[in-house]
Formats: sequence, C-alpha cells, structure tokens
Amino acid sequence: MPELPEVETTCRGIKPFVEQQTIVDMNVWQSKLRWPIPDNLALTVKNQTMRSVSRRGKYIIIELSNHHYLIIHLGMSGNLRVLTDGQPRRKHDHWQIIFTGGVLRYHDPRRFGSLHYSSSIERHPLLASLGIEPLTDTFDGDYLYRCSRNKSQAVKGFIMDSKITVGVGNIYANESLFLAGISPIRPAKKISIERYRQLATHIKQVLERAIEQGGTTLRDYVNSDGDQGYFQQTLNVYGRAELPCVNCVRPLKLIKQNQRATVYCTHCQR
DNA sequence: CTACGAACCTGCCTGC
DNA sequence: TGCAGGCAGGTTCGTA
Repeated sequence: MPELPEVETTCRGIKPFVEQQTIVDMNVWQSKLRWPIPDNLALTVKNQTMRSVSRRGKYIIIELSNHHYLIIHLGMSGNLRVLTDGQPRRKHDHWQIIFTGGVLRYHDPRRFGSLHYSSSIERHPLLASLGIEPLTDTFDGDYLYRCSRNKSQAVKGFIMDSKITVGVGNIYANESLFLAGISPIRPAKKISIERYRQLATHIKQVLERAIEQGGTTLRDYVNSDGDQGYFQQTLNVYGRAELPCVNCVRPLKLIKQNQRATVYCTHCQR
C-alpha cells in the first residue's frame, strides 16, 4: 500500500472535490475486495451528501449526511482518484461514486483494499483497537518506551504494530530506524527512553517529509490527481540491499522479519 | 501472550 | 518467447 503519507496525500487530493457534494449514483463492478463490499451499497448511499473526508491510520473516511461513514482502505496497490472528464473504466477499476461535479473511482490491481459502510468510526471492528496517530503530540518517545517495556518482540515489528501506532509501514519503519541508528532486530524492551525519543522524532519527520513530497511512488501508486510522487529518491535503506550505507559506505544488509524485507546497516544501527 | 505462516490478489522481474 | 518462481507498499486469521 500506500503507506500513511500516500493515504494522507490521497485524502488531501480528493477532499476539495468531494466535500459537500451529493452522491448521484454508485457503481460496484467488483465487490470481492479484501472484505466484500456490502450488497446494495449504491442504494444506501444514493442522495447522501459527503460531509467530510478524513483519515484514521491508513483508512480514508467519508462522512455522509445520514451520520454513517464510508471507510476505505487502499491495501497494497489501491488508489482513489477524482475524475472530471468521463474517463472510461479501466482494468482493475472496482467501484465508483458519481457525484454532482465528478466521479470518485477506486482502482486496485491486487484487491487487498476494502470499502466498508459503518455507523461509527471508533467502534468499527477494524478501527476500534488502532493505536495513536504518529503525527500527534501524544505520540512521542515516552509513549513508545512505556508501550515497549514488556515486549521482547523486535523493535521493527513493534513500531509497525497497529495497536501501538498506525501508519508506519515497511518503508518508513526501515527508514526511521536507520535515521535513529537503531538495529531493527533489537528487542523493543531493551531500548532506552532516550533512543525512543530519537526514534519518535524520526518517525514523525520521515512521515511529514513524505507527505510534503506527495508520497512515495512505487509501481502502481498514483496520486489522487494522477501525478507521480517522488519521495523514493530520498530513501536511505529501503530497496538498497547490498548498496553502500550513505553514512559509512559499508554494504546494507537484507534480512526478513515477519515475512517483510528489512534493510539496515549493521555498523550504524545498533 | 508471542511467533509464525497462510491467506487474500495481480503484476513485474529474473533466470532457465 | 515462454514459463516457473520469487518478490511487492497491508492486514487479518489460524495454529503452535
């Protein structure tokens, strides 16, 4: 997926087009996503006005005038775009919302994304136990330190755990650990509060920078307005296995943790 | 509780 | 050129 910066970029991209617009119709071409799209959703949302667009973790939330919500996840390869020029449906376009003034269309080759309809955000089963947002003041080194005291789990898995915090995906976990000089395989409970403060700062920085730059572009990610992001140019470790560390020039090491690629410098990260 | 693998999918790249 | 295998940004679920 799109990691948090891409989701945030998508949110910001579609927001000015869809907020306060009324849904005229909806098409569901493929309801088999990560979870099935509810039957008859088109009938349910027709004539509703989209009151607001927001984000919780990697979920995009559209508030409707009936006080229910559309909850959208982009999975690994999804994107949401606003189209105003009547573009024909492409391969892997799975649903669209037609509103006064345009179309909000979902495209997702791998179909790991989802679309939910719910009366509540915080009580929705997939969102209820999410950890805190990394870009808020309550997320800091002290918080990470407190949460980690009984965790023998490797720190990389710990910061990617959505019950702790949301939105730190594989790319940004690798990058922030590099910037903080912390080995991804170190047990979470063995890291000092000072180092967690460093880590929290770098997690915020790396996410904020990526948002500023419009999100990382990989393969099939496209911004909501169709432009390509360019954050990938500044990645220090992700996708750079065996290449020289930007700091010490030694080759970066590639390992697998929880079936995900971890790239790090065994010299600079301890 | 943790850890791990499988599962959901398609596309792309590498190597034979 | 074709085909098999491995890899990919996420997340949940089942089993040990």
